[in-house]
Amino acid sequence: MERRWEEEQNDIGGEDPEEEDDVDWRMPSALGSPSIKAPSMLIQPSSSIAHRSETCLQSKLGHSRTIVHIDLDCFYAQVEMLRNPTLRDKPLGIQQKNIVVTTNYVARARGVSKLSYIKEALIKCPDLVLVSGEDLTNYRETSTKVTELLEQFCPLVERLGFDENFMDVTKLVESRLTSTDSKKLVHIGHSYESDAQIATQCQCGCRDRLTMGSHIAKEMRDTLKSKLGLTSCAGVATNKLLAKLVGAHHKPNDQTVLFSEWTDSFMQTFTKLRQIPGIGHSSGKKLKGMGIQNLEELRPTPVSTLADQFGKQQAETMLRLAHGVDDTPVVSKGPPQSLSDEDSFKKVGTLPAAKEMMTGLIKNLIKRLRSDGRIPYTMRLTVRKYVPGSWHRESRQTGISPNLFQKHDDASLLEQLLEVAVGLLQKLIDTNRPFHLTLINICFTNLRSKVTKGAIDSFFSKPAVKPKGLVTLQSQGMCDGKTGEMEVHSSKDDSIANELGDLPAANTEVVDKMHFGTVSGHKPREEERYVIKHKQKQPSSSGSVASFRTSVNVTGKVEAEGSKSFFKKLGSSPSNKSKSLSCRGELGTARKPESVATGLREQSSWTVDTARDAPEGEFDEDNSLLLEEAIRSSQNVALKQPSKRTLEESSSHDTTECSVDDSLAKRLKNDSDHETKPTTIKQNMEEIEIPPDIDRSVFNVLPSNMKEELIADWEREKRRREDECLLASSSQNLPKNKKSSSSAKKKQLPAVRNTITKYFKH
DNA sequence: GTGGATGAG
DNA sequence: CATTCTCATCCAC
Repeated sequence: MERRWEEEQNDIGGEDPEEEDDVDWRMPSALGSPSIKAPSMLIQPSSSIAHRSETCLQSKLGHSRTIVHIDLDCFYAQVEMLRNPTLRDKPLGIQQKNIVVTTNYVARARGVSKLSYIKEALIKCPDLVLVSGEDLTNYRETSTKVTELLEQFCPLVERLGFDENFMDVTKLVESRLTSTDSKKLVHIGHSYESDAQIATQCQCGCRDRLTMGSHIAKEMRDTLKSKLGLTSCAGVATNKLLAKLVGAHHKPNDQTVLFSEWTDSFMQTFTKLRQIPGIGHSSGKKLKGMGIQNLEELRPTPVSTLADQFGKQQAETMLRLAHGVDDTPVVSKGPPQSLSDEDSFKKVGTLPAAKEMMTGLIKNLIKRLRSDGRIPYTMRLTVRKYVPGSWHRESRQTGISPNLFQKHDDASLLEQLLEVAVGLLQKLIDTNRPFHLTLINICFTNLRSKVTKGAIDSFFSKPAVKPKGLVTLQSQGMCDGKTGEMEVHSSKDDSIANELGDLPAANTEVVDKMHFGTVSGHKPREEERYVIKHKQKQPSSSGSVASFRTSVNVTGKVEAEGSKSFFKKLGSSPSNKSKSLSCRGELGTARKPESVATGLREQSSWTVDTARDAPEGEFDEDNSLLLEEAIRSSQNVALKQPSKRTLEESSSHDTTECSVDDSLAKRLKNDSDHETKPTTIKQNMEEIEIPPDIDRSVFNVLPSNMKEELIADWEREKRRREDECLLASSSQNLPKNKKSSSSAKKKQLPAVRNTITKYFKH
């Protein structure tokens, strides 16, 4: 199955006699506005195109949403021009190996196209300036800042790659329209129009919403420019597909809105299969194999014809997209689910060479993991074997013990991870015989926070089970239909422990049994408890207790600065904005910028990072104190200035004369100077809706930022459930067949990945 | 959970 | 066509 732009979730739910009602009463809340009419009213009695008559090709949301898509202009090139402004008026290419992956607009004017070979690029433009872009650190960090900035406008931000973001600004638009005379409102930027069609304006109200959306998009772009120095393009439309497509109409540094009456003529301007996001190489080939050469031929194709080759869901998705119909929601994806690093090369043919490569990759990944704050539970090694004409990749993965990250310093961590990597390599190739690799990728996945959600939950849910010397953890009971029991004796049973053979004794041990159970989607989630006992081992420096304490501290810190802030759902209060913004910006400078301009991977000696260790001191055995500390620190650290040490470190390592981070830090610092109000929180706690299993009295005494986070979490979960219901009910409208009931059973919506579960899930 | 296929920028 | 260096989702196993 291919990746689809539009996720099919219509098969959720099955027969339900009340579904007709559901549509009516659920819609307003799902749309976030009681004032917006039900979608059936919003669907235009549009120019009836015969082949659109299939009901599955019609939008259920009509024009109710307002979506903004923002695309950074030639992103890598922009980042490099910020680092080195003298590049601005020169033709610039960003190089990865022997390829120019992107170019600035000066180079484009000279005919250098994206993804061209260096050789060809230099023939077209001999004075092309090439900057290595193999190290993505700067791009990744700048990309994160962009998403964070946009999250301050609206909570629903979805990343697509490093340089694109979708925003659902429906609510923002609505609140602004209530306090604006929309008659005088004129859109900002371009609007798509066609001479080929005379369209009568849609009367559902979308025109005002989209117009307001264009103003919001302009503010967003202006903010990206003033705070980060980045120019961008925006598209404004009623769905993600249209917003993305229309935004490309005026490049660079401009924006376009698509008013709904132009949708059909706009879509007809796209003729090539690959112009539709979601139809990739493979689907394109498959379609052509069926005799469907272009979109004009695809659009009138019956679903049933495509379903034979692609399956019903994908067939419907493809057709809908081809018609400009896309009801998929904007979904905040949170922190990345995997961190990977890779390098390609002419040849690696010996074990020592492979080890050296992998060492470099792992070093970088350890740094990224440390700054992320989460720890990975699995590691994957991917290689590309040299086969002329083939770029096939193969991978092997294995679980790794989280203890590695908690107990060991980075030097021994590297050592052990390398051993694991070598083990995986030997599963892929016989390292005793000659081999020829052209690429190695190492990927850490299954990233989990050091402090579990369960630990936090148990802190304030009733009954609070906190036996002395024990930490209570909970597992969320969302399982895949299997029922079983698993007894875990100690982390020695982890697969990594077996790989390594000689792990030191585990410092944790699961006393109770974990058991998995089936949980119906509609019933309250069951929570199974198990208990982990922390053994007291070494009384001195590197004991398990000390390392546990360290992990708590690190987690608290990361909550304030790292990936966590990135994904944190921010309220719209200005004080909240400035707090997180300034904090992140400043702390962001604490990380050493990689030397991208030189094109060298970091070669400087690698130091063991022990500075994060907790201060020495006496330690109370009662781990509940640690939890309290963790919660407190998440508040205190949030307001903390970056330490002198980290700032000095960053400036002394910074070799470029104009680093992005520095200029960003200054801009962001200004912002914080203006606004230093504390985080606001709803005064009347009684009004806040909290889940039934939460003890309000315990909730009330939590630090305000923790409360906020939990509230955001619950709201998000609620929204998610509403989406589920919506999708479930909307599937009612689809033609029924045997598939819909069977896939309703097997297809679960992805578990809610909201702030808290991301932060604390174990 | 694992590993490949596919697709996004 | 992929080429680079990521990241994500889906699915058979």
